[in-house]
Amino acid sequence: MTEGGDRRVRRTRRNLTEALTDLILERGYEAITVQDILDRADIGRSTFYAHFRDKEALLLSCFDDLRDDLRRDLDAMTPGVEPHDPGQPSIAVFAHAYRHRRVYRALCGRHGGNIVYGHLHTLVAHALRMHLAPHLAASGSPIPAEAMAEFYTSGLLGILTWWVNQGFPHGPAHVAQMYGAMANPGIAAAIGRPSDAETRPTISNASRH
Amino acid sequence: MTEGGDRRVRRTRRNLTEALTDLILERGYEAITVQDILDRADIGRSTFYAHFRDKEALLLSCFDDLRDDLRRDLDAMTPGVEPHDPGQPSIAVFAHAYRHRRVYRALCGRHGGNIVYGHLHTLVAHALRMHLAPHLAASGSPIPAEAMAEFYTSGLLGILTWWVNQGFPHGPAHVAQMYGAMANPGIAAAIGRPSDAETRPTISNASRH
DNA sequence: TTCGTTTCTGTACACTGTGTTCGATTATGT
DNA sequence: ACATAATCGAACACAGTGTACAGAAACGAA
Repeated sequence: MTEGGDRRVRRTRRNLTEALTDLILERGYEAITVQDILDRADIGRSTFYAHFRDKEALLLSCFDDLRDDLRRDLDAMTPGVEPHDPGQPSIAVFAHAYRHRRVYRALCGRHGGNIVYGHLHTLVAHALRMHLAPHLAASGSPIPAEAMAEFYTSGLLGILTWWVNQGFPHGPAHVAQMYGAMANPGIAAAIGRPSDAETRPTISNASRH
Repeated sequence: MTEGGDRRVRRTRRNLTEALTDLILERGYEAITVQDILDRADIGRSTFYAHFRDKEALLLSCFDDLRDDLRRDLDAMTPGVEPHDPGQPSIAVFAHAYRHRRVYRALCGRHGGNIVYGHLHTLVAHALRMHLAPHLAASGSPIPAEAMAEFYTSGLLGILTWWVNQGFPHGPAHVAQMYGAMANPGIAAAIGRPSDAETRPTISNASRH
């Protein structure tokens, strides 16, 4: 048994996802038509609809494997809530993006449309809420947990898309450090703990290029 | 002279923009068809295209007046750079949103699509950059100004959409205070100035409802 | 290799929505 | 009251979507 069933199916799906990501980088998601994908992938119309309900279903399937990966990474660090860094999930996100640069460039860059962005947002917000909740409960912060999660999630994804659109000019650890420098002081203040963002040494140069 | 020219034109544009915002709140921007707008506004097809190139042009025209307003507010505070609060533009944004609750609910809520969001983002990012630049230049912060502007803009808009989607549960000053509590410590750390977010008294209750 | 099964292909079709055109009609400002 | 300008409505060409089906091709297993 060759993994994953029929070879034709694998070929079809691979060609389609590659065609889609290519086209997104060239023209942006919104401007792409199903026929464009078909032509680029050299796949028949009826074949496409045998696999995916529409363009968006294909897009999400491109993101599905990645999403599972990321969710695993995030869940892995949730149980043992690290008390010293409630913003820790950010590292997982940046590392994940760096590991899959090409797809992120297509799905989360300025061309990617907002569908994938929305899913990422949900995922990250949930993880952040998990990490912040225990600290917030103890501190009696006046800021609603929802609002905090929203703020730090948006900031994280803002930095992420900036990083992606710049073409990953730094290593993931460096970007995570930047994020931490901006986010941690506020988090520390909210949960009544002194920020350690400044007591730590500036990060060693983990960037490439 | 009655302000703004022909009464028919005013009627048409008013009906169209009202129909659009109504429909956005009901079904979301993406799901709306030009025909839907026409039916709701009771306007002929050719009339619509005499005024707007397409659905998106109408959407932007809904936001245009607001945008000019907001830009004026933001520019008004840029010249006399207030050294004590580089995050000051946030107040203008929240106040502006509160003043135009209904439109913001349609354009910046979860139903509004990302077009308006993108324009808002550009506007706010620019204002924040202006306010941060002088402080950053002096402090020699290792974080690129672009990245900082991106982070705090995303965070601000994140809080804004959260606030909008909740139905404006607090007054604008209260939300601005929440934003400041999360953003200011990080900004203060970056520009080498102690945060004053905690030395200030907790804001007086400016919320309604 | 053969054979039954699954997938792919190409074409055709119905359908929805877009944006334009144009002559007839109606409202507007003066 | 009148010239002007805006609206209407119906028709049209067009692009893209999603479905159906019958024949060809590729597949995996024996």
